Amino acid sequence: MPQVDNRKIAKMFNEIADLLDIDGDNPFKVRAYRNAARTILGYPRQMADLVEEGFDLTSLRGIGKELAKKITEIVQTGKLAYLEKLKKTHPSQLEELLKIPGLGPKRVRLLHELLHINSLADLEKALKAGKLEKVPGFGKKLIAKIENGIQTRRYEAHRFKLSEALPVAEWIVKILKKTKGAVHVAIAGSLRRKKETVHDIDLVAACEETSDTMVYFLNLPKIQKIVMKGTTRSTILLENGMSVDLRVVGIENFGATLHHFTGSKAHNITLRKMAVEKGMKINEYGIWQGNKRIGGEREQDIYDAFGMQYIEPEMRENRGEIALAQKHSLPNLIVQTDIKGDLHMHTTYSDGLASIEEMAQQAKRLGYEYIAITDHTEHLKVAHGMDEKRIKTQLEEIDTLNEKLDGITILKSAEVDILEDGSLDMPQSMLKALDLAVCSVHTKFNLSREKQTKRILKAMENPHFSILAHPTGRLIGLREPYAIDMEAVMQNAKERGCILELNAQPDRLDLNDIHCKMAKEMGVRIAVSTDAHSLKDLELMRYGIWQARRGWLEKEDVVNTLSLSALQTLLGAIKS
DNA sequence: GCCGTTTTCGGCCCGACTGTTTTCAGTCG
Repeated sequence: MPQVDNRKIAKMFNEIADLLDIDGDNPFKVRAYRNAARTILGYPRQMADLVEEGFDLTSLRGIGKELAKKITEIVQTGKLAYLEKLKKTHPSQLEELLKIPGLGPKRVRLLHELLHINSLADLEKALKAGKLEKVPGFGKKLIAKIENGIQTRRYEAHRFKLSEALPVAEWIVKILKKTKGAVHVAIAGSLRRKKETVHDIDLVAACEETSDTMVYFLNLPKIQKIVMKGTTRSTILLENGMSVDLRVVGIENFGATLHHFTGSKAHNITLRKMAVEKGMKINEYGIWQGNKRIGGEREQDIYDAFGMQYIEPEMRENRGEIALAQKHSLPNLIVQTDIKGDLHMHTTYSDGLASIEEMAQQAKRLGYEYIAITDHTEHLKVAHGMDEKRIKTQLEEIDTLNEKLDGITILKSAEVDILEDGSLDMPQSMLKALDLAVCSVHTKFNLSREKQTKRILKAMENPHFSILAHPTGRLIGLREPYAIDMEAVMQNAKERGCILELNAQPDRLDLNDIHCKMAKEMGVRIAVSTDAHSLKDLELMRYGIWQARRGWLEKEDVVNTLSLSALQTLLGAIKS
């Protein structure tokens, strides 16, 4: 039986929340479903496995007796009677309307009751017929907003990759920093938390009263349209489709505002609840004890008020970081300068753009001690995979370069294809000549979960297997991860001593944050690698580091923070 | 529907902006 994955359960809960919301049901009940969906999405293990083990689901945050029962039902039957019932009494596409800007549950319900609008198509018809004008509360501007939202397909929630949004945000920050009266300008939101994709750009500026920061913001080049305009808060839509929010506050409020708009929402809500329990209040302007303001100029003030450690933005996802901060036992997150080498890169021997020597020189400039050259093996024809003869030539070239170059060591490796039957695309004799083998799946993504898992476990049996590269094969926004039992893979990796890769390519970031955290908890080591195909690509390491931090990884969890000799000892131990 | 070191009942984060209104509900983040 195909396993129900966490995303499906979360989706069903969100669907229930939408329908109850439109019904005007208890808003806190609605929230309970949404909270549970978030908890499930952020949980490292599969609900299906937990149910099978008889794990007590009510121990999870936001999951009580009722929702535990529903999760169990979904896992065991693939369906949920309660949702089926809701769907029967509600038109199927009603919740789609919630995505249109300007339409929330109340207005969708009104449209449904008064005009019998049940779908996007119905709504468009009613718009054309001029029926919306008769609905109370629907004025000219609101109708225009809805029309525009439909036309520009704003209801399709587009997300941008971190690597797309960050340069744009940095460009705007640079401009706004030069405006009169701007003291601080900072990136906030999910972009500051370095989420792999973001849906908009959030900026916070601390300004003197006479500043013209907001004016400059509203007159930036490449604006498609001003969505919202206020003295403290405005939203613009750029020509490239990115939505940018700016909040302007006084200097004394900067920390509180930055914290508020950095989120995550779940993290903030938890802190605010704690505040209420202590007779305090947190909002975007500061932190209060009764009526007395006790801080807010610095972000740290908020954590200080609870006697907590400062929590890095990447960790603010309400995944247990608050409890750790209270106990002063947060992980000491990895930083980029901890990295001593890069263990996955390509050269002109396969599909890379630079020579081995050029890559080595560039790595040296980046301050690395070592790199591993990992060109593709023969089976991957599209990437000019190397045959045995060319591998031998490459190994000789590496020997020569290692004699010639100072300050950087080149490790012999390859990105070895894991074939469908779990064998490695390289003879044992050749594998033996390598310092490490970076192994990965490039074909047959559609195998069943059982077969795909078995394939990888089989590959790991090979004593020369060192690192599993891009372990789920996903391409963000383009290709779903292949089906795999990650727990089984990690358990096996731990027993064998194998390493899992966190591929730093911004469209891969594979492992994801949740899997990184899971690896850490299971005691599996990670290699953060760029998979560089050019000199420039070697600088992608920062994306990998951010993702690692989102997965709570410390220096000790990541193998390419080791010195060359320590790494070599470790690699040797994997083989034996 | 969840949650509890005052509570198993009665709470549940907080504020800005918009549009359509004569003081506020709805949406949004």
